[in-house]
Amino acid sequence: MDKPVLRADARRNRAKVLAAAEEAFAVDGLAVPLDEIARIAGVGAGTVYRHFPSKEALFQAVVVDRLEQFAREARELLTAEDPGEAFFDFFKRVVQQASRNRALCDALAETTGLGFKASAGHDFRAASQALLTRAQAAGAVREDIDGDDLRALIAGCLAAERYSLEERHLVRIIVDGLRTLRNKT
Amino acid sequence: MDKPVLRADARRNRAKVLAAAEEAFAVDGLAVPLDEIARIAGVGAGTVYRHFPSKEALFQAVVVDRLEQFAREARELLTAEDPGEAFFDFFKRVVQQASRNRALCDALAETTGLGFKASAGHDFRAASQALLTRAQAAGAVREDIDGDDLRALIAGCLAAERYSLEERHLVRIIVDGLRTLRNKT
DNA sequence: GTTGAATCGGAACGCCGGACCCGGTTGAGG
DNA sequence: CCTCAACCGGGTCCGGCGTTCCGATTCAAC
Repeated sequence: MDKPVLRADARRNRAKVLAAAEEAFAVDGLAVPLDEIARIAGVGAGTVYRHFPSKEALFQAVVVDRLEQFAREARELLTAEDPGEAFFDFFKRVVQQASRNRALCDALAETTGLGFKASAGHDFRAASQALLTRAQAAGAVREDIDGDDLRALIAGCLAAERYSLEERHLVRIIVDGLRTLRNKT
Repeated sequence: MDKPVLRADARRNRAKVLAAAEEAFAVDGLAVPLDEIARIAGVGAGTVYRHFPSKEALFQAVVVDRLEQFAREARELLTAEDPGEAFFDFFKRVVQQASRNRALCDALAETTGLGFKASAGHDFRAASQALLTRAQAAGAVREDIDGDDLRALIAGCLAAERYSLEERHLVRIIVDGLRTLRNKT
């Protein structure tokens, strides 16, 4: 909120910490020690705490950034011609990105995390909901699904993908379950 | 392996520890402290370690027991008339049971756990595989699925169910994705 | 009943990781 | 160039948890 003009080196270090955190969290999720993040950033642990009040706050900063990125993509897809295709594109893209990013898996898996994502990732919720509603109106997606179900299914896809060794096979099954009958291939 | 006739109180305490562990793990998964398990069992922590070399070993003992129970149910279902119905019954039953049991969720979610389940839960693998193959031969389940995919989808269902607040809604979607086209309802 | 060995219980240890603090350093304005 | 406030770094504290150890206790054989 208050930005009392950060000093130049402070801005630089803050960026380095964010970059290091994004990388480390993507590989190991919340399990990575904070010291490790500081080491990657070439910075002391104290510096991390100067910029982020806790490890959790840093984690949220990284995750929220990704969620907002997804929200932007979703808003762009809202103008696509085929609502069904747009929706399924979005679904697959989110799963693919998140499966490469342990941090997002952890964030989605934690039911306690629902709270913070409800406020910080509000854009993500709204945009994906719009995409879903549009696809349903076009008859491409079954009607008995809402935004919460959608996010739960994304989490389910991530768990399934992580458990299996092969790549992107199970998403198709779940996607097929989402289609309306006349769209089944 | 070697059973040098356990003393009576030792047998009793071992049973109490197992019962307490099953209860505690079911609620909190691997996160529960070992002291808590000992407390529930009305026993000291040292007693737990007399019977199980490590917390992990105790956890496996509980999980393997459940997996063997599932394997028995699967073998019974192999004699049912409708192969498709039998398979989906099994699938739903496993998901329902496991969703009430955090321990099984953790065990399935841990990719590192693949190792021990591959040996200890061998029966579970074999029985569910047989059920799947039979359902596929009867044309009830799509062909591009194997036993590994099946277990990954179970893990996915569990993640999705845990994430959502409502009960047993998402399983239907994933099950629908598993069906062959001519069986879609 | 006696004996001694197995078992019990919980106190103590060691490790690990998150949070904090203070002495040294650096950067930006005068 | 000088100054001082802000920032940096890593050493330290603290709590939690898995594991181990040992004196007290209990079982069961004789």
